[in-house]
Amino acid sequence: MTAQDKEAPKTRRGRRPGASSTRQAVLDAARARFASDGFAATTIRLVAADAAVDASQVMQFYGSKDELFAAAMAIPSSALERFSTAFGGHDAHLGERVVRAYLAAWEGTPAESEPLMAMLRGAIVNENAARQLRSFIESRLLEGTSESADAGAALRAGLASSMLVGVVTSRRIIGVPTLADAGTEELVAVLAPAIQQILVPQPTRTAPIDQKGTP
Amino acid sequence: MTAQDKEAPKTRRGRRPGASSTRQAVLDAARARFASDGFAATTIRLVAADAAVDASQVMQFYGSKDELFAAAMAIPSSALERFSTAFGGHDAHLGERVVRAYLAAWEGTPAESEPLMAMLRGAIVNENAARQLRSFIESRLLEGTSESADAGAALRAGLASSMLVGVVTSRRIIGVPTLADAGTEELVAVLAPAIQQILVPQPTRTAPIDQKGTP
DNA sequence: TCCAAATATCAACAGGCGTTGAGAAACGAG
DNA sequence: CTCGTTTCTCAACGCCTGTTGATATTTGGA
Repeated sequence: MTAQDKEAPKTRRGRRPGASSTRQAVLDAARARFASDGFAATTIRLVAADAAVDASQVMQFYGSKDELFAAAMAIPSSALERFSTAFGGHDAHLGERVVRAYLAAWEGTPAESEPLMAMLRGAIVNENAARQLRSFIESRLLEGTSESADAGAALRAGLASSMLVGVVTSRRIIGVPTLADAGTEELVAVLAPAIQQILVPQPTRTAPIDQKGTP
Repeated sequence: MTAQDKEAPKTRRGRRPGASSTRQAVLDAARARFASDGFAATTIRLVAADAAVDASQVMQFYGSKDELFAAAMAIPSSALERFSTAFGGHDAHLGERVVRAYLAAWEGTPAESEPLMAMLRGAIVNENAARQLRSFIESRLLEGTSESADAGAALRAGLASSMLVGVVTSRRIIGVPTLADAGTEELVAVLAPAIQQILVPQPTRTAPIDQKGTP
């Protein structure tokens, strides 16, 4: 054992040899942490450790914690297409399609669900996330109500979105057992008719609601 | 000007003269902060400043930040009664009563809405708040489904609760303009039929849902 | 080949946090 | 009056945070 092959040089000081995939590794680690721990509990140092990188490297790449978060919760285009398709057309299966779109987006692959989860968890403490979630909930009412452009339709679309976000939140973030244990089909069976009724008000035999309050 | 009447003694060192209402002032300040800023962003020092008290006094009264939070988000009995009444009886107005109960609880007096708001905001970052919100969402399925005690009823009650929590969250926490600007009666008109349908599945002319998935 | 740019680590900073312990002043029961 | 209890302020602790500046190493184009 000569001195020239000293054991465990640990981490060398400069740039690593070979192609660099660190930037992506940091972003992946950040997405996972933001999605599972929320914005406040996720620290730059923790993300850096997950990506096997120094904390200051994260800063050099993304500038600040807020910018890293913004990059991590960028809504994947697959999710946007999913909702675009689901809300198109006002047929009898609109409710079911919309419900399935929400459940699939939040419970599909991590690549799609993690940014949404990060957005949802961050929306309470981070203004940027709140803004994004706001526009996410409101965005449907633009394309979903293209033909019947009355104000009521916008309200109904927003309500349907927020209700389904509520269901997903209870299932995946709050972890309400009754909802978390239910299967997708069970949920669709119960939710689809209700969402359908909200989005496309039924020409039911009774008037929409008794406006008199509690008699 | 003798030395004995020195100006601006500022804050004296010991107990203040007169009856002490500080304990309640601290709790009120904490409730307001937790409700509007959330658990993480609310600091002991800030609450203490709001109550015009030293931070260590808050600790002496409530032990820790977690215990202070637990005291602040105690669900007021008025809210519990409200929900108990609303969920009783499976008549044709169940949906409307339940919707009104949620809106009233979250948008009534601060004394009633602030603890609920604190619970909602804290549920993402504080395990204690999450536990309370979980049981809050699930509690209805016990009294609301006393007669028809099948598993489906429990699921439907949980879904209705989480949907309405989602609506309130979008309105009051995320601040979605379309929902925040809507009046109570507008919301009731749209939501009541849908919630009614979830809680008391309609004997509609069509089967509940096409179980085949996407054909 | 040479040199700017990109990638990496390390050490340290200022600041805020929850929490603690010591001590001062008023209260209330004896 | 006396004295333990309660209320209150002050000063400080250790810890963790986001962020910065200095420095080392590799890469890639001129």
